[in-house]
Amino acid sequence: MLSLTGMAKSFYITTPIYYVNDVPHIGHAYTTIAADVLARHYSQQDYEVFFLTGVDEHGQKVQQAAAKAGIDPQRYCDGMAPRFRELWKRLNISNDAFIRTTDPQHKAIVQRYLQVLFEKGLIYQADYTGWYCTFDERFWTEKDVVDGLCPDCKRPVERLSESNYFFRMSQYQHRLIEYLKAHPSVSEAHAEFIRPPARFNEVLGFLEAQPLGDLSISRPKTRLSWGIELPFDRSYVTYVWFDALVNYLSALEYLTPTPSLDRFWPASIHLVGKDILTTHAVYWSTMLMALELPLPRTIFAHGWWTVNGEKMSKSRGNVVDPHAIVDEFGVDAFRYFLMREVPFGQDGDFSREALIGRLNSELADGLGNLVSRTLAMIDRFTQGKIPPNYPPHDELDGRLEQAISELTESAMVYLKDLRFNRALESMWELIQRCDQYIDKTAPWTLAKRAEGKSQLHGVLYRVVNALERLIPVLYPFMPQTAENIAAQLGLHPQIQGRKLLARPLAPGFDIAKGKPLFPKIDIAHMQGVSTMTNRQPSTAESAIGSTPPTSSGSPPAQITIEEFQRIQLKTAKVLSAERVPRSEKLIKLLVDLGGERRQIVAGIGKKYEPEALVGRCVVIVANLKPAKLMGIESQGMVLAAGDAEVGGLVTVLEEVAPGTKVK
RNA sequence: CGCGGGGUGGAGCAGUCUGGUAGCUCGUUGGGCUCAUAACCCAAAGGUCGAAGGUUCAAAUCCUUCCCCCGCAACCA
Repeated sequence: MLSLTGMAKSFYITTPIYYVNDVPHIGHAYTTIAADVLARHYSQQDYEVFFLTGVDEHGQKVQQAAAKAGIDPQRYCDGMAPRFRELWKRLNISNDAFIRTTDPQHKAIVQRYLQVLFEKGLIYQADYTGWYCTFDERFWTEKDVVDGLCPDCKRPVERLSESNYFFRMSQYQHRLIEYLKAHPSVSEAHAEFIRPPARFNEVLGFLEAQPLGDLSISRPKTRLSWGIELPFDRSYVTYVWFDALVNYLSALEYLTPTPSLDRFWPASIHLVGKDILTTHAVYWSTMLMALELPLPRTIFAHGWWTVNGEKMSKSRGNVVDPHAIVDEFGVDAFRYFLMREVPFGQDGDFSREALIGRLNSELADGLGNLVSRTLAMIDRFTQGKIPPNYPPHDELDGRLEQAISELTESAMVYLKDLRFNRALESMWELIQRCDQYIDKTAPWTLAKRAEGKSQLHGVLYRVVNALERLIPVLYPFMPQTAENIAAQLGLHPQIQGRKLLARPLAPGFDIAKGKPLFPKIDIAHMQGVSTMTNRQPSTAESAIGSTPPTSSGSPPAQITIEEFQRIQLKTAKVLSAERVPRSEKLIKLLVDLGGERRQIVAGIGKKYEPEALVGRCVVIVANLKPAKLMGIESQGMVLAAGDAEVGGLVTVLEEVAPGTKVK
C-alpha cells in the first residue's frame, strides 16, 4: 500500500451504501462499526484513511415507498438519509464522507461511466423477454414464477418483451476466474480479494458453475422513473446496482478534500454483508474491468445477526433498534459486544442476555474493575501519584512485562486480519494477567512493610503501564472508554481526528480516579424495562428473555363502519382437514358455510393437528379473493389469534348454524 | 430424498479436513484475598462427543444408515 510519491500509506474503507427503504438497524450498525474500528486503527498507524459510507436512494422500492407515503421520492430520501447520519453520530462513527446517490455530482459521474462503456461498445441494446408482474412492476425469472403466479404478490404474470440495455458482463467471466485464482484466499494474510475463504470458494464456484450472462443495466422510464437517466437514451434510467456500486469511485471525485482517485483507488476493503457478495465480487469487478480500473484489494463478506435465535425481520417484529441499545447500555458496550461476540464473517446471535453477560463479566468485572482497583491502590498507597518505575526483579515481573509487549503485537496482527474478536480476546488476556499479578504480588501487603516500598512501586507502575499500553489498542473499538481510562491515568488525552493523543506515562503524574467505567447491570431488576425491540411476547418465551410490547410506532389508522362491513365474516363448520403434502404448516380444510362448501388452505399446521379440527366451528373471511397456496386454491381465510405464530383459532361461544354472519 | 448449517459436561462454543490423553467462556461448588464495581485469585465437580453399525491396534474425528434442530427456498389468504 505504499504510494509512489512516498507520502503516507493510504487506506480506503467502505461500507455498502444502505438502501433507504429501511430504517437503520443492528445489521447496518454492525458493518459500519467494523469499518470504524478499522478506520481508527489505520489512522493510528499513520495511514491516510478515507472512510466512506452513505445511502442508496434510487430504484423501485424507494419509488414505491415514497408513493405509499404520498410524497415525491426525493423528499422521501431527504427524510431517510438523516436517520442514518444521526445513528452514525450516535455510534461514534468516524466516517470521512457520507454519499447519497441523489447527489448531482454522483449522478453526473454515473452517467459519465455509462457513456464510456457505451462508446466502447460494452453496452448494447437488446430485447429481453421474461415473466412480468404488472402489479409489482418487475420481471421474474422462470425459476421464481410458480404456477404462472408472481412469487411476491401472487397475481398472474405475463410474458413480456422489453427493449433494454445490457452490459457485456459475460465477456469478463474468464478473466475474473483467472483473477480469483491469482488472489486465493488464505486466512492468515490480509490482502486477498474475497474473504473469508468460504466466500471465496462460493464466488469461484458460482463463476465456474455456469456461463455468466450479460447484465441488464436499464429500466424503461415507463416502468421506473426514479433513477439516473442513461446519457445515451433518455427514455431509460439505469439499474439501481450500477448506480450504487459506482459510489465507491464517485465519492473519491467529489467528497474528498483533493481529487484522490490516484490516492485511494483501489479501495483497501469493501465491507459487505454476505447477501450482497455476488453483486460486489462479480458485477462490480467486471464493471471495473470494463472501465480498466484495478479491482478492490479485499471484499470482505460478514455474517448476519439473528435475534434470540430467530431471523430478524419486520414481520416478526424483532428488529433491533440500535438507539434503544445505546440508551440502555451505552455506545461502547454495544460496539464491544458486536465486535467481540462473533468471529467476523460468521453469523451471530444478538440477545440482551448475551450482551448483559459480556457487559457484566468482561467490561465491568474485567476491564472496569482492573482500572478501579489499580487507581484505588495508587490513591491509597502512593498518594494518588504514579509511583517511580523499577526494573523487573523477579519472574512475576518479567512475565507481565512480556505479556504487555506481546499484547500490542498480537492485537495488531488480528486487527489486520479482521479478526476483531481475537484482537479483543488478546486484550482481555492481558487484563487477566494483571489481575493474577496483583493477586500474587499483593501490593496491600507490601504497603504494610517499610522494606516492601520499592517493590510496591514497581508492581503498581507495571500495572499502570499495562493499562497505558492497552489504551491505543482498545481505542478503535471503544473510543470513549479508552479516552476515559487515559484521563483517569492522568494522561490528558486529546482526540485529534481519528487519533487518541496522550502524554506518555511518567512517575509523579497525578491520577484522576473517576466513576466506574461500566456499572454492572443488575439482571434481577432488568425484567420489563426493555425497549430493545417492538416484538410481541410469545407464550413460549422465558420470563427473562421476553420483552414487553411497547407502544412504539404509530397506531393503525381508523376505519369506518362501512369499511368494516365490506369484510364478510361467517361461521363455518370444518368437515375435513388434511395436511398439504410437502408443506411445513399448511392444512387444507373443507368447510360447511351453510349450504355452501369451501376449500380453505390455512397456515395453522404448526399449532393444530388436522384431526383436532374436524367438526369445529371456525370464523372465516368469506369474501376474500381466492388465492393459490402451493398450487391449491384457498377460498377464504380462517381467523386466528397471533401474528407470526398462530396462537389459537377464533371460534364462537354458543353453537350456531354454519354460515351465520359474524359482525 | 429441494439447498445449506448444526447436534460435544447446566448454557454457549472450539476441536472433525491432517484418527492417538476431550478444550474454552459462562454457570455451579469449595477455598483464598481484602486493593477493587458482592470484585479478583486458586481449585474441584460435571461429558458413553445425537443414535446404531462398520473400518482401525486406536474414532468426537473416517465410512454407512437413521433421528432431531436451525436457516433458505417453496405455503402465513
